[in-house]
Amino acid sequence: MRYEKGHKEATRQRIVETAAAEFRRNGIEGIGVADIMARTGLTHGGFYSHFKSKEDLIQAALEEASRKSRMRKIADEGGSLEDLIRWYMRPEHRDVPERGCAIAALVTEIGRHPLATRKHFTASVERLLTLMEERLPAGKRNRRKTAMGIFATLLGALQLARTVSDKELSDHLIEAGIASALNLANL
Amino acid sequence: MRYEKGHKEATRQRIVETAAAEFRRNGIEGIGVADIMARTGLTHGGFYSHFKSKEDLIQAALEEASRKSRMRKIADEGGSLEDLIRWYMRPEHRDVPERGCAIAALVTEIGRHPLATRKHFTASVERLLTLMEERLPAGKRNRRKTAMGIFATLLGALQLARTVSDKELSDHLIEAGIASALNLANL
DNA sequence: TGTACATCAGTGAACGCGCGTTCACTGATGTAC
DNA sequence: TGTACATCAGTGAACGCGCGTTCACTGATGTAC
Repeated sequence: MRYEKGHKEATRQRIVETAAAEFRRNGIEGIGVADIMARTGLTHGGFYSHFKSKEDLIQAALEEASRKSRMRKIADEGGSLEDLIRWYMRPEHRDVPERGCAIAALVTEIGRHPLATRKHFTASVERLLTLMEERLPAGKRNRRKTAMGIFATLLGALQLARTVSDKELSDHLIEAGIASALNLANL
Repeated sequence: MRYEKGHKEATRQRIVETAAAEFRRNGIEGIGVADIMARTGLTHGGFYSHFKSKEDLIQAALEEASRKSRMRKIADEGGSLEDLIRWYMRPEHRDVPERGCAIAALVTEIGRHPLATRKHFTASVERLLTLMEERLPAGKRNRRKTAMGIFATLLGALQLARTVSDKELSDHLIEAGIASALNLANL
């Protein structure tokens, strides 16, 4: 064969990585299959030998983003809940969505996608909630619901901070997100 | 003239109302100008005698949704902060976005729109924050930031509850949203 | 009072464009003999 | 060793479709005389 073994798998992986970034930056409707292929250094015709449809790619990109998520990495390296909160609420996370939380970038849009896609999304929400729940202070009760409240706060604050046109308000939303999340966690 | 005075203004208003509902239900990209006109009982050709562009309609719809917002109505009728929180976190609000909070339905999408549109959005965020801030318990400090934290929590919880594929998780997110928001407000 | 014309909200065909998807093809390399 | 053929990742033209926008037109009514 003219390509070394595993070549196709590697190409597929590169497409998924491009897609995971572009979807977060532009929204799913905001970036086309042909553009994703071009940014991967390919032409669009080959797309369908890797994926059944754009929807199929969305699901793969959702898993990719969850698997490579910065939150998971911080947690794996022994980070505390406060580390997770502070990473989530960094101005850089607001300003560079393409490497950030896919849940925040895509919630609304995924809500209008087929059940299969929403299931992938849900799995990644559950994993993130578990990460936070495990890092709650020892005495805390209602642990899962507390984790939900904290994550909702982070997500809402990040989204508002991203969209608001006033820089000062945006910074205040980030500060408010940190303070509220820490407050809910009793930190 | 063949139409009574104010007829055109009334038609424009009907288009804006249709748009405000359809944008919240389907997303801005999810509904076209022709569809909005059809649902208003008109044909698409007349659209541009009412609006400069779809973007122009988006801005009008954003103002319409803010002006007629249920939150504002509850507040005007003497509702407490807890009333606002409990209305926002009702399962009906999760299930019927077209009459609900436009901020929650459109944050992400508006983030990719022109500055002028983001300014309309921001104004409506500020108005809502003021509503909540004014209703915080008397002794509360950092009132604006507390309002931001509460609203972020409500918004994040609503969005997650809408998108998640698991009914039970969705209900728990709503409960967590209420508990966390009340907690942040010291209620 | 009756006729000709002006007005203008709304109509519907047409435009250029970008999208997701399909498909016949290419061309570098491996395999068979 | 050399030639003919098979493989298959990637190419690029083409498809049908829906979108935002434009524009010449319609037709009911008001106004001028």
